[in-house]
Amino acid sequence: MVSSNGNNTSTKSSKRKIDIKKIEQSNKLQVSFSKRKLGLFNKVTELSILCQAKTAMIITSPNEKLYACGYPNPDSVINQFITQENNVVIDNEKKKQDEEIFETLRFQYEELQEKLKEETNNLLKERNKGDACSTSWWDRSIDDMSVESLEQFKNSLENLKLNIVTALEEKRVNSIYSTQPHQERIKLLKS
Amino acid sequence: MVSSNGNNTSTKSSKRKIDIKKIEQSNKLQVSFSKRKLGLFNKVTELSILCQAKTAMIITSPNEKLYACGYPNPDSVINQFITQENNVVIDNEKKKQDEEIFETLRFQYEELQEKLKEETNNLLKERNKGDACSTSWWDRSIDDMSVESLEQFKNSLENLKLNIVTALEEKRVNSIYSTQPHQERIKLLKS
DNA sequence: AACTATTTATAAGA
DNA sequence: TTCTTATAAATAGTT
Repeated sequence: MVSSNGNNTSTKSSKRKIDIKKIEQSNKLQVSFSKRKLGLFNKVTELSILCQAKTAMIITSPNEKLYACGYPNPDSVINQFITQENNVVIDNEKKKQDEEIFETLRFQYEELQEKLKEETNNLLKERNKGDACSTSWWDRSIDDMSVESLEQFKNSLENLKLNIVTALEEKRVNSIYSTQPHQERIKLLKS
Repeated sequence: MVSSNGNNTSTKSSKRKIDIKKIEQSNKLQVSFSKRKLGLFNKVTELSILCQAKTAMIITSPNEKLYACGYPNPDSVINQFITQENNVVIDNEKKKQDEEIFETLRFQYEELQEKLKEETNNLLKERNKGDACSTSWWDRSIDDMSVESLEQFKNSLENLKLNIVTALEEKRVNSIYSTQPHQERIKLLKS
């Protein structure tokens, strides 16, 4: 279902299999998002009809737009969820995904932090020497970034970190029946 | 993509294609439900990671159990949904919703409130008389609730009402409904 | 719970 | 964006 591409060892990857990790190209992401959102909405509707199950699904797009879908409508189940939240089973059949989520988030966080460090250094050098700028993956967005907005960015990063920690701690709480491989990783994150 | 089984014309139907309509056999239904629920949770998680999309999915089982799944957790997106419902694109069947949703939720709220009243009265009676307690749908959770925490609960309920009313009134005015994704399927299902 | 024949979803390309 | 197509993934029925 979700599996590694095998790119790590093979010289050429299979043509149409992707790794489940953040898609970086914006247009590709947009297309994937639309296709998969539609696929999901269809699947949810099928489940609802086949099993007479009330359902609700909410998705935020990359542009922060909210999409919702539900049977017979999103609100009824959501309302049920809100008023009976203590009876909800947070699904813990999917440990593999949990692991992947965690790894992805941590990787992204560390990657971002690394780049923040580099870019901050670059920016400071440039200021001191008045030199030509170096190039990097985010030059486009940094061109008119002040040190102040860098600071802002750093704060966002901190928030991201907080979110990760929070999410994982909640997961730890919700996965009552699973063993806790997250434990030591959370420590890692907190450091 | 989704097409009729073709049973109507061919002498033998394809072996593993099903019509999307209520499954009547209980055991079959249970199996399908579990498989598809897991499949959906996996797909939702994939979408979340690939597109950095926050998601929430809630499903009621045939046994009225609630299952939820979300990234980074179900609650964050649900909150967003409730507070920004006017921006939501409902990607589903459309017409009946507006007034009907509102009425449903309002009814549910009033029902809850009614039960709250009854239970408060019961509790007070019991305190005064030292009588045996009556039974109700929430006895389990009320057993060790003081009148004070009941009061708190009532306030929560008031907030819930406010949220529901506000959200739905906004929705009634502003909702956008997209047409047409699963046209073919939905026709089938409705028959 | 595992298998497998099929159907369905979808990534890439046009 | 929409369509086509090759391929991967999900799953209905079976063991």
